[in-house]
Amino acid sequence: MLKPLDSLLHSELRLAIVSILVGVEEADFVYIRKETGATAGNLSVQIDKLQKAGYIDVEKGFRGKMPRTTCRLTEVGRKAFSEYVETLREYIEPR
Amino acid sequence: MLKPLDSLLHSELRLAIVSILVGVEEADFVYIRKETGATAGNLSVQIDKLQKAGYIDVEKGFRGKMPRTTCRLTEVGRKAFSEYVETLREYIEPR
DNA sequence: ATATTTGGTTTATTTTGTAAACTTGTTTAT
DNA sequence: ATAAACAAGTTTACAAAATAAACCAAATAT
Repeated sequence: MLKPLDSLLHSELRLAIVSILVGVEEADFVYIRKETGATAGNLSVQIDKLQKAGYIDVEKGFRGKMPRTTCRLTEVGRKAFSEYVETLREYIEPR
Repeated sequence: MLKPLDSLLHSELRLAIVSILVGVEEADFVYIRKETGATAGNLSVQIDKLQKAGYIDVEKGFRGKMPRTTCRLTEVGRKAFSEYVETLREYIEPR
């Protein structure tokens, strides 16, 4: 019986967000938006879900006078991601 | 910019179904059900979607007197799966 | 004969994803 | 100085998807 996948991570946009964050100390809303091609609304919602799950930390500040939302992966998120990847391999690697 | 994932395959159950089928000539409804732990209703619906997309062939016959639904991956499905996996690697492999 | 099990399908509900519309404030043009 | 356009998000309403409950037909067990 196949192990279930973490459904929070098994979503194209949320996976993309986390995938960006694993490789970098932090990334802001605008950058993630450009990198993923997501609409602002969708991105906002999905960032929220990741935050509420404790997978990412979200910090609201300013760059000059403009608002700026910075995200970074938490340890919980990092672990969840690596477990997700491990489980996923059972699905995509030849058996 | 990350490539989009084939949304038909990016579904836990459908991915599990195809994942089973890549490794084997054919598999029947009951076997897939046991292997995935899915409910019969859900499995029926998802098999339908994969068939309508041309990813799998579905053959209805009998084993003795009992109905038997056999699935096998088509070439289209095999190709879609391998492309999906390739794209997915961009998400889950360190960059 | 009838109750239960097998192998599914259909339909209704819930959950999820997504984009359009809105908010708040800033910069630029007039 | 005022208006128009832009930036960075958030909220909300809608569409799509997943899931399970209810159902059906035939076979087997009691």
